[in-house]
Amino acid sequence: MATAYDHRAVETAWSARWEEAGLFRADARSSRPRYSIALPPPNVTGELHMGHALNGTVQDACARYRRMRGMEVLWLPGSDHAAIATQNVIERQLAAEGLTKEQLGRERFARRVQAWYDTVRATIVEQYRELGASLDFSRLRFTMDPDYVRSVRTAFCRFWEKGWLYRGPRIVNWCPRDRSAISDLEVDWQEHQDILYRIRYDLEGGGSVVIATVRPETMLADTGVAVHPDDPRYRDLVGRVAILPLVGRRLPVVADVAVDPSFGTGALKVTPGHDQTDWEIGQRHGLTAISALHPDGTMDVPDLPTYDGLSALEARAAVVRDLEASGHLVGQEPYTHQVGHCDRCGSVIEPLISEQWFLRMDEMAAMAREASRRGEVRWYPERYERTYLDWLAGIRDWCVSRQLWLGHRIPVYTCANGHTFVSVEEPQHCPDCGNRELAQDPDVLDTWFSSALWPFATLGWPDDTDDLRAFYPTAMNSTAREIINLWVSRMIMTGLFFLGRVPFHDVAVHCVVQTPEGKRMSKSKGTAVDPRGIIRTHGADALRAWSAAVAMSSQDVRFDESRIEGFRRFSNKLWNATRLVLAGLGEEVPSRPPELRLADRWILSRLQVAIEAATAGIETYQFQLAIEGLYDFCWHEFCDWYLEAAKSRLRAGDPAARWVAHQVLDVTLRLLHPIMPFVTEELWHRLPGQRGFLVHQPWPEPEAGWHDPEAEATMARLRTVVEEVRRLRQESRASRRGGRLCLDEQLDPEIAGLVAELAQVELVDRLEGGTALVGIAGRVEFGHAAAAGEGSRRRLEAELERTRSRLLDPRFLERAPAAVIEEARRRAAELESALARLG
RNA sequence: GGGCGGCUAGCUCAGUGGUAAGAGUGCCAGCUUGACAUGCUGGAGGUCGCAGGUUCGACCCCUGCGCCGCCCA
Repeated sequence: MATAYDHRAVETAWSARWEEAGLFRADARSSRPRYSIALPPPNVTGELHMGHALNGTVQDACARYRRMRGMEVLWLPGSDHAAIATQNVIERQLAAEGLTKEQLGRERFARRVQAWYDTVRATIVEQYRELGASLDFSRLRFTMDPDYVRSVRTAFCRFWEKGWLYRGPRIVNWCPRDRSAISDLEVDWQEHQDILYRIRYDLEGGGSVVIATVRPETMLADTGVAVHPDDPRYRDLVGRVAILPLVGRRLPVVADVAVDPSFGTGALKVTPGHDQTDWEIGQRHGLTAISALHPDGTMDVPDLPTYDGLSALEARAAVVRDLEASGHLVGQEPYTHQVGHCDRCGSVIEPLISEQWFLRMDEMAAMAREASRRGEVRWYPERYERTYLDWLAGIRDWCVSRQLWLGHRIPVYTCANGHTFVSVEEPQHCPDCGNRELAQDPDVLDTWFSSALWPFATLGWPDDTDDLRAFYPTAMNSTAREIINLWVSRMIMTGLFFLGRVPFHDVAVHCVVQTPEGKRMSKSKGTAVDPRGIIRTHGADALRAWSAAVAMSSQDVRFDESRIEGFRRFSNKLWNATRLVLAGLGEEVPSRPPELRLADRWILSRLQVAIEAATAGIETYQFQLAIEGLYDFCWHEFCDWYLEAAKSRLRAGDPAARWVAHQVLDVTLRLLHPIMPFVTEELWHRLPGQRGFLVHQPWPEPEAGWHDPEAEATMARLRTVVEEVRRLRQESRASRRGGRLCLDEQLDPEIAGLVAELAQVELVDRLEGGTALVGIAGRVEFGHAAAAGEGSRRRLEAELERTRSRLLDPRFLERAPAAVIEEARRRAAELESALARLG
């Protein structure tokens, strides 16, 4: 074995061997207990980022752990067409070629998307392989696959039959750049510095009312004025009629509780065509809704040629100018408020009235809440259940239509005779009248509509497939919190509705990786870290170990390469520990010796603790407990103390040391495998007598008989003595080895021998002369005069002082548990005698 | 406006109602040690955001406040 671990060669080789062996191909007919996960499908917009790597680590650790537990595991990969995002990518590519999607036409555009997907898919698969993800690539899915399209159309038709789909005019979030509606959840709110204008609307029959607005251009579509019914300032106005400046339209003044009397002047211009609240007010008071915008965001006011065709911002300037000229503008002041942006393209969202498809959500939301109450879905960390329940409680019908070219066409058809119907398959004629002249709805479905079916559509639903029977419901879903409502909640709703069972039992919400400065990583700003670069320099295992250490511990984490590097060194440490053990081992697997020494019993006892921590950590999605426990055990217990203590015995072929070293290494590699699959697989195969792959080896069980509190206590004492001698040696600037130690207490010869070996001193019964240094364990002499520091004495004195004062407090003696008091007494006595020996 | 999270070593983060608060990295000093310089040994470095409270005892539990961030409206 080389003296240093080279992750590159090892990781590439094992990826290929696992794949060749078909190790991760799930068997739906297996008799083992099933465990399945549907990988949250990455968008086909490009390469994977740190979030995918982190999420992949979480899921892979779960998947590998369950394989070692003897379960039949399916971890199903795939990707999502992400309509708006991908359409933007493709349109940019077309633009670079001087083309538009209109020139291409819908069919060729769709083929172009498929070609793009084929390219991206290869990259995504390759990246997950590099990460070591044990995905079943034979089941790779895409949300635009023909089978998946059928699932989506089936789902739509079933909702239709249920009567839950309807089409109607609504104010939607309109993205003028994408020329599509987007859902509330896709709106990104940002703070804007704008101007709040005060505008005077004259009243018929004299008088006037002043309204306030940040969007004066929308007044062209005003159809009313509203005030709060309890507002004494305006009580007399209700029922009168205002005249819209610049336009002359007559606006009824209405009273509505939605008006906030404290905002602006307390009088609201009502524009039902361009504001959600205004729309609702308009509905209540029978005000007409006028649309003054084209889908591209330009003004649509043919009767007002001054403004027609201008952009919203141009129109705002023009309206303000004209209001000023006509004397209707009575004030303006700076104003900061939240403005909605399209989270895909960044354009300012225009609330716009349009005809959209909506899906009724009330019944499904009730089912989803109920499932959570019954404990069918458990959240890790628990607090996220509230995020989910709160959203369900306030749920609104879901706008599922999008005006895009990319996506699932809505399977609603209208025949030449005006009959409307839905169809899973491409229909040939109208079921009502047989007419063959059919027109399909031009809209596509929201991408999340298809993603909501992911856990079962990927398994073949609506067909009753082996996969669906074997692997639904899945076991867990892990995601970032930002898509709990967007995706997780909707999967739960559709799973319950279509299959009557939740799609997964556990939801693990992992942290979000930020830049080292604590900002959101962004590809466009160049602040994103490419996981492939990290894998190349530090190894997938190191990236995974770090991911496991941070994934579930907090809600955000700053990217920190130094910690990843620490785990790279850990791989190297494992490599070298294995080298040392192997050098002491023969070709055969060591057999269990009749007797064990202190260090042997100690490390086996510590190993039980490590097994328990690793198991509990993975079972409860607290991966940090697993990886940190194992790191500490391997490095600071096994390597630093056990191997150092057992080295000479190992070299001499001692059967106990051989057996224990082999045992501990074998178990440790198994425990680490779910998180660090490559280095563990490589090292495990170098152990004597191994067959098969590590992922199919049984997960270690703790053995109660190996717990040994006495060995742990003795070893702790031994470590204290050794560290004391080392400290004194360093303080006196003595050479690295040599010197004589006379212990105050009689130690067991075996322990004393270990002290001598680890502290590099000779043990003597008597020590005379003026050059000896005094420690709490005894006296040590390094062969020359030197000054020992006073540091340890001061530490001891300070602690003794604190402990004594506690013991002098009657309320402490009265109320504290006996064991705590006893421990304090013991400690005080210990400190006193140590200080006495120091003189 | 409502909700949630964070504030612990220079930096990135763990952590527990019991009085000796840890890791990685960085820093200082010393080591070509028969696995490893991707290492070994020793060390420095913390009023655990602030103010109250509960408790024999609080970094931990409670209340309020501050700052940073996220979600929802």
